[in-house]
Amino acid sequence: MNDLSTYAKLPESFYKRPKVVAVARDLLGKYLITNVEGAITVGKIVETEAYCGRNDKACHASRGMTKRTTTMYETGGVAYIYLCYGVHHLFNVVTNEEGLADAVLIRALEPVHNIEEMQRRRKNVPYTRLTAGPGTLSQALGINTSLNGYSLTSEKIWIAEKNRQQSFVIDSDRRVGVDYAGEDALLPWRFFISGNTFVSVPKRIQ
DNA sequence: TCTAAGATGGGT
DNA sequence: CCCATCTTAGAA
Repeated sequence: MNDLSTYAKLPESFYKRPKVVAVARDLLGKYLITNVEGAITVGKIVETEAYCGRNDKACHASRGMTKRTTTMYETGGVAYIYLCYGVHHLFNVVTNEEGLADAVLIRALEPVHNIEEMQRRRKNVPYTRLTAGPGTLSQALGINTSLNGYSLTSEKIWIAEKNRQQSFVIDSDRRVGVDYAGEDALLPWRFFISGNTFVSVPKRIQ
C-alpha cells in the first residue's frame, strides 16, 4: 500500500445511526478495503441498497430472526455476508443498534488499489466488469462467508474515507432482484453515483 | 426429512 | 433464454 495514511477508518458511530437509508447514501464515495490472502485491495463504493429489518419485505430479517440473519441483529458496524444462489458471496454492512436488523448491500465498487490482484481473482475479465456487481466485487476483494460477523473496524476488512472527498451526484432507483417483496420492491432504496461506469446494470434493462 | 426459491452472473 | 450450485426457510 503506497499511502494507506490518507485513508481514515470509519468509526463504529457511523454505522450505529438509526436511519439505514442515510447510511446507504453516506457509504457512497467511501472505500472498502480488505487485507486477506496476503493482499490489500481497495475499491470505492459507487452503488448501495438499504434494507430495513422492520416493515420491509425485501429484507431477509423481515420475518424475524433466523439462523442466517442473526448477524443482521448484531450491533451496527459488522459484516453480514451470505451465499446467494449457492454461488455468490454478497457483502452487507450492518447498521443501527443491536436488535434492529438493518443492513446496506454493497452492489458495486470502482477499483482503486491492487487492480492486478483483483484481475487474478476475477480470472482476467475485462476491467469494466471487475467489481460492477455485488457478487463480482466480493470475488475481486476476496470476500467470502468466513468474514461473516467480522467487525468493520478490524484489520481484515474495513471501510475508510479520504480527507478530501470529491463531490458527486447521487441517483436513486428501486432495488434490484426483489420483485417478491410486493410494494416494498418499489421503494427507491438503491443509491448510486450518477454516471459512474461501475454501477451495475439490472438485467431487465440491459 | 423434503423441496422450492433465491438481494447473481456468465454463457447461448 | 438457460443454468450453475447450495443454503435456507418453511412445509410436511
